[in-house]
Amino acid sequence: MSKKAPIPLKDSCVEAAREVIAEKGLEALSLREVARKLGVSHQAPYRHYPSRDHLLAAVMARCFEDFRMHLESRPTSVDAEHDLGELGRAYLQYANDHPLEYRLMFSTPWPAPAEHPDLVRNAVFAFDVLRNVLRLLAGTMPPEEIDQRALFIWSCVHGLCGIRTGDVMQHLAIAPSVTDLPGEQVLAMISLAMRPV
Amino acid sequence: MSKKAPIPLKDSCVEAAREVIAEKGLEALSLREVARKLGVSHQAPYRHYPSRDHLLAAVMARCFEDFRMHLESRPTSVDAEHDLGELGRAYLQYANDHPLEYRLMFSTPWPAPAEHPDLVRNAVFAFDVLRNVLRLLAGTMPPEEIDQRALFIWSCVHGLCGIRTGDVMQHLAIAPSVTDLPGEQVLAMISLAMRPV
DNA sequence: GTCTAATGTAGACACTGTCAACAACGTCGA
DNA sequence: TCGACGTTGTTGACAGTGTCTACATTAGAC
Repeated sequence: MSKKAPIPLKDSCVEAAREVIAEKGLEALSLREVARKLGVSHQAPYRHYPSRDHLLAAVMARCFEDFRMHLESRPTSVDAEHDLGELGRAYLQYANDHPLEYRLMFSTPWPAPAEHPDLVRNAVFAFDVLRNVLRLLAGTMPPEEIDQRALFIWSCVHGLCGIRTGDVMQHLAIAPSVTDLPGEQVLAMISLAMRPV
Repeated sequence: MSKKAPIPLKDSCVEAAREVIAEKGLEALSLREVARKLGVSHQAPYRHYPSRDHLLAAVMARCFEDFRMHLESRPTSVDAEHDLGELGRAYLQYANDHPLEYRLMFSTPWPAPAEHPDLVRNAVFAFDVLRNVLRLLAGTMPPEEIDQRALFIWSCVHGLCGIRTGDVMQHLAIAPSVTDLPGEQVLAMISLAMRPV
């Protein structure tokens, strides 16, 4: 028990904020609610985060970190093409298991990002996971073309996740069997599109 | 000049709300701001919309209506496959020209949708545009399979739009030439995937 | 010990959504 | 004509929020 670490308030705030978002939605996130949850005065969090947006940025940065770690912990494979498929599956699974976090990262207006380098950095790190796989898969390919393929693949997978985690989907009267299906279909099509190098 | 229509406040509110969102973002949308913009008391909008969420739902419903009209005004084509391509182009163009509206429709938490049938109805109408094209393209195909294909196509196109209109994109240090490219690529791949009926 | 910086507290302000009471207004039946 | 009535808009109030300022506490360095 290191005496020096009673979980600093700065970290507790991020955790509490995630709970508030999970329980009552992003709209209901307020510094005062976080303070109440932690049993401190309404100004205590303000000492560590200059504004609500800074706390939100910290939460989002944490999400990107978790997301990257989840992607990197996918089943390993030496075959680059197969590895790309595993990456896609890991991506789909994360969005399915953590819809709130997914929405936060990709469907929420970023809070004045120039002031939050951590957020930007962690987001780039997550995207780099895909870049690295493609670099192995494509061998000697100009970086620009790698990014182009990455963007294409990301688009296809993100589209499905964005629709699934969004609100529109719930009200289109589409059968659940239909909803669940296209995951593997999208992945198969991506690997098809990557073939003719 | 019909004496009876000095633009009812109810409609003006939606228009003013769209302006506020365009100028200051969704977060800054408030009934009071709308009232100020229209030069009425802070409670006047409240007479027409029981809550801020109801006004927001009206704005979103209007967006879906505009979106559907834009899709339906695409260049006509008798060839169903070519028509699907035109639909995709129209979709991409709308998201490109109206990123705020696109975000509002597909990346914003819906305000208690059960209470806003207009919103749901207009969203379904927009999705029906795609359904109808596929119905023509696919001939006699069970509705479930049509929805499955619609979801697949929508995923691919929406993914690109969602990424383009999102905030993540702006900070990944990707060359603009790369960003602009995959539009036609995605469409080509969709038509490829639709081929082997 | 004392000085200092970090950390947390208390109070105030403007802003917001929302509720309740009230005023202006046209409409319609007597 | 007139008065009851529903519609629309106004005014005032309340709690909740972000944020500013001033103050208290506390731990560590000298």
